[in-house]
Amino acid sequence: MPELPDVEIFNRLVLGQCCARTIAQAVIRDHGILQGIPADALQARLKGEPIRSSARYGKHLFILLRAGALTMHFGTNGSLRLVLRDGSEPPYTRLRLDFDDGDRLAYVNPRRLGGVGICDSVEQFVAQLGLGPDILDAAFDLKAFTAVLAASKRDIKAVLMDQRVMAGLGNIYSDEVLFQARIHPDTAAGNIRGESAVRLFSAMHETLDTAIRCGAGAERSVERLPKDFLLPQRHRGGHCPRCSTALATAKHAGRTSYYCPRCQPN
DNA sequence: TTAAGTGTTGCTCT
DNA sequence: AAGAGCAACACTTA
Repeated sequence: MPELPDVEIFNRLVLGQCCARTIAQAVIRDHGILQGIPADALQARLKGEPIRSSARYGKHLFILLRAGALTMHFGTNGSLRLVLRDGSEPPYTRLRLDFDDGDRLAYVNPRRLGGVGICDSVEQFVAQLGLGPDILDAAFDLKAFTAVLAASKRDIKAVLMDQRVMAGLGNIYSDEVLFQARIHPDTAAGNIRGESAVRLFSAMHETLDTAIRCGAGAERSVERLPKDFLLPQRHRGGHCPRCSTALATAKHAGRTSYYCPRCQPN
């Protein structure tokens, strides 16, 4: 679930609630989520460290420290929760940052896909993983987008989800974007040109902006989404929010795609 | 009851 | 050498 909009909400939580707070101690509840750093080293690295800022790149979150950053990836159903002094720790908390004022930041990850680590800088981390441009980065403009499409013969669904091509979309939001742009997931990326490329580019931005504005990933955020969003109907037996046609499913890059066979003609 | 499905990434294999 | 396939995980549904 945590794709670009969800991670952006976590980013804003840290920016708004955690900046300038100091980590009294880091409690590692599950060593299995540590990526490339031993538990004692991470604890030592975070102890007494003030949180300077926060940043997001694609689906990755960076909690910026005095030097370097704590990196977080949320896998399929991870989240970030601020727990007040007297609050109780959420289930499946894998890492907890205890601030010196008693509040705590909980990295929750039931399925334990994804994890946390330390990096020197966002740029270094992005280069190391070979991530493509963040989709909301202004530098990734229509021209860059159409160039990427033209260079690929794969189906558009696989291209939108490929983090090395562009970073931020997963299975759910790539379905949403294609639905909004009325493009069939099977369409060869290289065949999307001109007006339909513009439509796809716009849908990508509008869908992500709208999801962020509705508080993606947060409690009951689905209820706040516009009526024409596919997401709430994106399940077996779901219907198109526009024309009520039964949604179709197919496999792309090994993942299940949901689409409207009527609104998204092949 | 067992088996498949879900979601993302990284590895292996072709 | 791009891209398919699977393993990793925990939990739910058929």
